[in-house]
Formats: sequence, C-alpha cells, structure tokens
Amino acid sequence: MTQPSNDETAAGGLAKTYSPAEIEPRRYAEWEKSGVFACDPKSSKQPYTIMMPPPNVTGSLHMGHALTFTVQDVLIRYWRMRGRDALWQPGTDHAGIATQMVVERRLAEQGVFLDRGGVPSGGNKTLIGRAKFLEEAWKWKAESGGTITNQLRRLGASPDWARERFTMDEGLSKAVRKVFVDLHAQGLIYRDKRLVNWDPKLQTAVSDLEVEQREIKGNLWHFRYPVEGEPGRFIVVATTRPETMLGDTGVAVHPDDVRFKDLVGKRAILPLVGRAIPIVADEYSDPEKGTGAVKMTPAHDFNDFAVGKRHGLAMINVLDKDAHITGDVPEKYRGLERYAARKAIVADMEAEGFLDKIEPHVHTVPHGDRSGVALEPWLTDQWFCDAATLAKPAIEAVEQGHTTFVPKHWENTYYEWMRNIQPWCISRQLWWGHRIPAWYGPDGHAFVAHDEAGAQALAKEKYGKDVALTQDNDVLDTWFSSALWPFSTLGWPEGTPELKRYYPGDVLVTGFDIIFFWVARMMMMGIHFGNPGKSLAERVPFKHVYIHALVRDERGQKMSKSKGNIIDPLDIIGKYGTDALRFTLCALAAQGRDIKLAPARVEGYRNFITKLWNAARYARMNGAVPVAGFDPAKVTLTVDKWLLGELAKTAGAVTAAIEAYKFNEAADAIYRFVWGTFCDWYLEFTKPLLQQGSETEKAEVRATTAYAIGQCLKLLHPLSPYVTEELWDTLGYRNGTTGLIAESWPALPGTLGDAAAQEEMNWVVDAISGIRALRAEMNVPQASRLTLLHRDAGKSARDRIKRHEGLIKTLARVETVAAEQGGATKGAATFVVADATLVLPLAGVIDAAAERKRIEKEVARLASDIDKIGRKLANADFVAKADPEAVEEQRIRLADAEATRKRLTASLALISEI
RNA sequence: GGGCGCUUAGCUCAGCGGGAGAGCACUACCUUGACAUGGUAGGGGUCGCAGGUUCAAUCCCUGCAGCGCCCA
Repeated sequence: MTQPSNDETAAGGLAKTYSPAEIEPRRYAEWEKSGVFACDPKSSKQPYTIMMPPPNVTGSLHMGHALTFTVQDVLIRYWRMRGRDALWQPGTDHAGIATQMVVERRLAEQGVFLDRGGVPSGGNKTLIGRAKFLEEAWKWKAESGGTITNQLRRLGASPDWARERFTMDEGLSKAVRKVFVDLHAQGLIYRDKRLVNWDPKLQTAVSDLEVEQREIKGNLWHFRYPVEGEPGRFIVVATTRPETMLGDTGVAVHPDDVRFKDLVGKRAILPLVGRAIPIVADEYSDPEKGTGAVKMTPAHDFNDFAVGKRHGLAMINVLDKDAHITGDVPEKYRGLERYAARKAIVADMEAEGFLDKIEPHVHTVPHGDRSGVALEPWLTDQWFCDAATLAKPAIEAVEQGHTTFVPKHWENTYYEWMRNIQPWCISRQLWWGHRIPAWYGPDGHAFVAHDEAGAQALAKEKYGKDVALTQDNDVLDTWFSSALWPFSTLGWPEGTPELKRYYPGDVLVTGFDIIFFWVARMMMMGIHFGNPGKSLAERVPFKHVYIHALVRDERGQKMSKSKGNIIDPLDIIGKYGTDALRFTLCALAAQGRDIKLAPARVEGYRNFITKLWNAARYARMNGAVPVAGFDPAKVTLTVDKWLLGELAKTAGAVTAAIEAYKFNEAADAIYRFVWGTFCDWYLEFTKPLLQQGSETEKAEVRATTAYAIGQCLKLLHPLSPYVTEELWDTLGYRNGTTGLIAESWPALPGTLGDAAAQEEMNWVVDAISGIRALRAEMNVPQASRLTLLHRDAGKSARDRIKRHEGLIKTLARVETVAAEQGGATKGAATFVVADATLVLPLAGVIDAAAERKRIEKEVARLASDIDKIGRKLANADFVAKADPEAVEEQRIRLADAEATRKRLTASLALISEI
C-alpha cells in the first residue's frame, strides 16, 4: 500500500516543498504585467529613486551583478512598500572597448577585419569600414542585448522596465553631445597633444584608470654614453627599456650628486644614433637607483616628459601605433617590433662596447586592463576633460555631507582620487561609441557643435564661405556617457517632469572598484549639469552611495574564468531558487567585508525558505486563515501576547536594518524569528490549544498564527520576493489585484511587547528545554512518558506550571505533573528554573555517580560566576563609577546564580539517597 | 613607500566596553499528522601577540606580526 507522500489535499493545495522553478516565472510575469514596477510622475507620494548602474549590454549576469541588483531590489521593494513612489531606472551600457572587442573577434572568426590596421597577413580576408562595422555591432547588440535584462528578471528585479534606456539611445546621445559642446564652450574640454596611455593592441588611448600595473621580471641595462669632447669619458645610465634610447634627448642626474656635478651642462653623444644630448640636473633622478644617471625619453615616458618640459628637452617619437620603431632613427631599426628592437639595440650596444652591465630587475609595467598588453606612453592629439575643475564641487559636496558614503571610510578613497585627479583623456580610437561632435576645417581647425550643420555655420563664420568639413574619427570614453546617466535617463536636457521629480536620486549602489570610474564622474557631471541654479545639495546626483562587497569564492579568491572558480548565479537559481540566492547574498552582505560565497550557504538558506513554506502549509491545514480586522493589541492568551511582542521587535529590527543598509542584520532578524521563535516554539506551543482548547482559544490562535505569517511574508518580501508573493496569494492574504509587492510595510505598535508574557514564556521554554536535556543525557527513550515533580516551588513557578501544564506535557513528553510529596524522591534527576527545582524520578535509569558529577559541574560553574560577580560588586570603584543599571544587573545575576546554586546544592545532598 | 581593511568554534562569519554567538560541518538519539531541505540534545573558542586607557577590554588607543585590497 502506498500513502501519498505529498498530500496536497490536506494542506489545502500546498505541496510539501516549495518549487521555485514553477512559481518564479509565473509570479514575475504577473508583476511585470500589473504595472507595479512603474513609477508615477503624477503621484503625490514622495519619490524614491535608484539609478541602476547599467550593465554591459552584451554582458551576462555574474555573481557581482546578483549581489548589487539584489541589494537595489531590496531597497526598491522596501521603499515601495513604505508608500514611496519608487523609480528604479534600468538600462544598459554600450561598453565601448569591451563590445568593440567582442564584435571584432566575432568578425575575425569569419575572416572579416576592420580597415584600421592590425590585419593579420595571409589567407582570405575582407576589410570593412566604419559604417559596415557599426551595422555589425548593432546587429550583435540586437542579438545579445536582451540577455542580461532577462537574467535580471530571473533575479526578481523590479525596475521600471518601460523606462529602460541604452547609453547610445537618441536621447542619451543628444545629452552626450550637449555636455561635450557646453564643456568645450566653457573651456573644460579641450584638444591637446600630450602623452597618453596607448594600447598598441586595441590601437586606442585609454584613461589612467584602465591601466593595470603589473610586476615584471626584467633587467636594468647599464649603457655607457660618451661625454662630448672628453674622449674616453662616459656617463653610465641605467634603463629598463633599451629600445627607447633611439628617442633619448637628454640625461638627468640629481643636482646634489657629486659624482656628476661637473657633467651638468655638458652633452653626451647618443650611441648608435650620434645625437648630442644635454646632461641636466633634476631632482627626479634618484642617486640611489641604478647608476644615478637616467636617460631621458620625453616622448615615451611620463616622468621623462615632465623632466623634458622643465629643461626644454626635445621630444622625439620613435614608435608607431603598433609599437614598431619609426621616425628619424637609423635605418636598420625602422619597422622593428618593440621587443625585437630591444634585442637588436642591446646586441649592438654590446658590440660597440657601450654595454656596461645587465642586472636582473623587477619593475612595474603598465598594461591595458582589457587587452593585457604592455601600454606605451605615446604622444598624440586627444580630447581632454578638465577633471580638476569639475572635481572641486564634487569634493565639497561630500565634505559638506550632501552625499554620504556607506560605509563611511570609502569617502577617503574618493577624496584621495578626486584631490589628485589628472586631466581625463576622453577620446578613444574606436568606432563603437558616441562619435565626438567636432568637425575639422581644411586647416585642421576644430568646430565643436551639436551636429554637422552647426559646425558648418561656425566654419562659415570663420572662413567666410562654406568649406568641406570632416568629423573627428574618435568616440568618447564609455564613462563619459555613463557619467550623465542619473539625469540623461530622465530626459535631460529637456526640463521633463521626471527630471524635476526624480533628480537627485536617493542612493547609488555599487562596488568599490567603481568609485573612481563612475561615482566620481557622476558626481562631477551631475553637479555641473543635473540641476542648474540650485544649491549643491540639490545638484548632487544621489544622497547616499552604498558601497557593497566583492563576491569571492569560498576560499576568498576573486572569481575568474582563468581560475575556473566562477559560481554562476543562474546555476544557483536553478538549483536552489532565486529567493534562496537573494537571501544568502543579503545574509552575507556585512558592511566592510567581502563575501565568500559557498553553495552550502545557499543550501542552508534554501532550507529556511522551505521551513517558512511548511509553516504556512501547517497553518493552512489548521484553518489559520487571515481574519479581517484582526487587532494584535487585543489578544488575550499569554502565548499570543508573547509571539506578537517578539514579532513587533523583529519588525523593528528588520526595518532599522534595511534603512541602515545592514542587510545581514535584516536577514538575521527575520530568520531568527521565523525559525527560532515562530516555528520552534509558537507553533509547538499552540498545537495542544488547537487540539484541546476552547473554541475561543482556537479562534484566537488561528487568527494570531495567520496574522504573524502575513507579517513575516511582508518583512521577508524585499529579500525573497517570490515565495512570499506565492504564499500571500495562495493563503488568502491578497485582497484586490495588486499582491504583496504593493502591500504596505508592517507598522506594529511598539506597545505589543508584554514583559510579563515574555518572562513567562521564556520560563516555559527553560523548563521544557531542561527536561529535554535531562532525558537526552539519561538516554530516556523518546516513547516513555515521565512524571515531573516540582520541589520548593514559589507561587510564580506554581502558577506557571499550572497554566502551561499541557504544553510541558506535550513538548517534554511528560505524563503527569505534581508537587513532590513526602520528602525527596529517590532516584531522581533535578534541575533548576526560576523559583523552582524540577525533579524527574528516573529510578532504575539514573546513574547516581553520573548525576552527582553533572550537578557538581554545574555548581562549580555557578560558584565561579558568583565569585566573579561578587568581586565585581565588592569593588567600591565599580559600584561608584559604573552605570547604576549595570550594577543592578550584576546584583540580579548574582542573586539568580546564588538561588540556583542553593537549590542544586540541596539536590546534591539528596543524591546519596538514590 | 602612502592609505584602507581583516585576524573570534574545524570552515564561513556576526557581535563590539559589563554574562563568548549564528550558519555549515561534527557526535548521539528520533520517520512524533507542517517540515528528514526536518526534530531533540551535545562536543568544540586563553576572541592574532604585546603594552596602554578604564572600576571593567574580544570590543577603545598604541606598537608588532600575518593576510588582503587600493594608490604611488
């Protein structure tokens, strides 16, 4: 005979376990369709705004996304329930270099290459131009652009999808052009020939932030440069980059370095080239490093560039955009790749006797964070943004507290970078992105305008006639458009109602690795453009910046493809459900610490979801359905008063935690209440009442149970939206069509806490736990029903026993409860609860020696406590200086410990009679 | 070199001036009409080290050691 193991009928349609895979898509579709994600610009409610940091349009969801979007969704769902008009602005970023690389790679697989150099030789290949490439890139965007937004839906994210934006949308592109034109007009964007970080593989300039310093084991080559006019005399320079010597235009020594004092002002003859180059004194040269003399290549090194400027040294460019030797250099090196050139030059220097020695040397070499190749400082014409000027108010805004970081210490990182900010190179030699709105006349003069017609007008003004203009080939750094996101998505530069209503946003949620890239730049641009004419407090793009942790693997390693330690959030969702993943991420999101994620943690919290599910299922089986008009302040049963008091405390804790961005505390509070209080105790306490209680009692218990579950669903909803919405609906809490997502946040009266009820139920918990512990320790079989006696019980203990006898009997498996009669019971185990000694007659089961030992151990522990507390109270300084409440607390602890010891000592004296 | 953070049970981590906590793992017992994705009980920690402040320090301060990250 087979029994249905999953009796859905008895459980009112609820299966034994929660099945996320069935329920999640259905619930999400319902929410999205209902329009509940949308903000309402016409609403009279106070707005709450989060600008979603737009993920890469061609990317896919990783664990870092899962965390950051879970946190944002928790906040949005919470504030929506709090009655705010919530706008979570979604969208995606065109991610210039990353996307261009992907598209180029896909094209290369088909033998298609971009007609801008770097085409491999041989084989069949097709060259395509800009227009064709962009067509391919948009195709790829159309194909893969929905991936991440669909994955966000699986995560349960509830942004206002109807307002989704893409950084290359017409509206956002218009904002980009306007900002460029305006900043240019204000002199804050300019074109300049400067050294930039050049990526020879990607063939573009990159910003300082896209440079990754890597430690490389290299050499320090010591070269002898002959001193002009002093045959036989040399100055020895040390270099890590021999190939750049072709572009040397000087040698620098420290002004105080006596070794070279007489050489300053003289010239050295550059070997292999024959050029005479000045020897200059500059403090940049460190006498301790190398030989104390440094060769100067101002066109290929940032430090040398600065020295060169100070001393008027020439700048000779010897590398092309592929990092091959070029220009005015000896014929034999021309066209050599940089490392081949290095080899050749070292060999030639040695052959001609100019190589002094080679020392192994570890040094840091800048690499492109995308391409992974060594970058070249390279002299080119680029567009720059005067970041230092824009940074000033952005620094002030944080100093004055208009924008605050959580945790606070990240403000230091922000200040550190903002106060030392360098001109921001905003042009990129790419095709995918916002093309720079600058057009050049025949003489190379740049006309910056919103469009070509505007540039033509400017040109006509200058030249007095129409001329042919060519647009700048470059595009803008992706972060340039991202920086505008907090206002460009709201319709800026139009003065839309949305812009008025939702700017500035309430909080920006992101990882610390994005502070420089994005937070800083949004601050600069937001303050400059977002709310002109208003106070600084109203111009900042957001009031809070919540910086969350990085998600690492369980060993604390950064997740990466090459390490093979990636945990895919979609795998986790498939296995444990979205709610479990979200709850886990919140539970682990303690401020100031990285998250080490192990699948076992998710499993544990999945079990929590199951626990809640089954509690709800049980409630339903017992007819606990929501009662309209239920007033939690009017319950009469002690157990209900106690439960609702604990619930009110929990609601307060969850609320405070979310508002303080302490998501782990919110998760902890709800977990402890649902499992540790509601399931472990309340449901067990009320089972006897539901079976044997009066109809009035049953009704109150059912109503209270249903009410408590409903409140828990609300409290848990922001963290784990699916299971809560499903239960809210199936258990009959839903009224109307909106669902839990649109319900109001719990507002329990603070007066619900009843100190007497709490004390009483805690006493019952202690009594039951004590009996269970003794049973386990004495190996009393589960099935055997014991007798419980109480000895020397005071009135309060007797009252409690009387009131909760049924509970004690059921939960501790006790047959009868009575006062001990006629002296000490022989063969009994004893323990102490407040105001009573509880006695379990276990004749035949109990081992007298073991029982004596157990109690002695307990007495010894108490003695040690009593001693410690006693000494503390005997200390006059403590009594005089400590907080009176602290002193009182210690007095109570001492009295309790002494009372317990007295009872146990009495028990001990009776054990001999066992 | 500068800055930030971390060091608490076997593991992952909360706590943070007055009684050392959670989850997982482990041990024993239990298929009891919500739940074995469960229940009950239990073992396990000189809170990195050394000073200082304080009536009182895991918690505050200083130094040291180790680990991690950012910047140069």
